Amino acid sequence: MNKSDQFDETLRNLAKFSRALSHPARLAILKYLAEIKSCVSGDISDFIPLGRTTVSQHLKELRDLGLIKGEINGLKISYCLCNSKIQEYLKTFDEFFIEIKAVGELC
Amino acid sequence: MNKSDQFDETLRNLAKFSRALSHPARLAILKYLAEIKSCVSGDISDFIPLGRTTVSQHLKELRDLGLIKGEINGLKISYCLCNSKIQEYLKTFDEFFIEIKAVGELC
DNA sequence: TAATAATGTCGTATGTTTACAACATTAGAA
DNA sequence: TTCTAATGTTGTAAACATACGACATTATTA
Repeated sequence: MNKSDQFDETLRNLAKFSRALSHPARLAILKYLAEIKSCVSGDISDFIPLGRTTVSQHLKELRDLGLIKGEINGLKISYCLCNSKIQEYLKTFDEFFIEIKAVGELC
Repeated sequence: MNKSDQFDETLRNLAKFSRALSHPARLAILKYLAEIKSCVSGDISDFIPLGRTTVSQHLKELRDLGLIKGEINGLKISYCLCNSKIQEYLKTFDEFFIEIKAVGELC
């Protein structure tokens, strides 16, 4: 199928960002990283009420989009938010909604 | 499964909003409605490069979340953005990202 | 070097989403 | 009342996402 390619780059990009945010576990991970600043994979698995491997997959999805980064630290891996990438996505998001909000109340 | 229930209301709510935005067709619909102000279902189907029924489903998803509203107008249905609902979701979104952004550059 | 520990990747069952044809409904026109 | 048009709903195949056990990889310790 992959009809998604028919839509322009900006919309596809924004959809990708939104999809990353479309699971509460991934939002919880981002929030946790924001509070704890940087922390190891195992601490995240302990905090999130899901299995370790499931959390690992969610981390991978966030990593693939560049929203978080992992730094190998001996045997452990410390994750942290990649704020520049987050800001970049938020900019696209804001620009999209500026147009939407400009419409004013209709309903 | 439905492990999602284990996460708090705010995160589930934000995930729902993000999911609605996670398909380029739905973003294109919102954008189109913002430009055209209010328009009939058929015009939307013509504009979006997908089948009429597929567009109808995407409209339903946006409607279910309250992001758009349809007004029956004779034989046609005019859709428009529900800006108050959009603002409501954006507020949740902004509050979430204020915490994230407060972290500063880490990578 | 073997044992252990922290983490990632693969396989896969189950659930959800997407796309769309076929059918249903409803309003206006003939 | 029958025909046509605009739209919604249902069914379903194919694609994708989720959850997690089993296995792989890599670093440290004994």
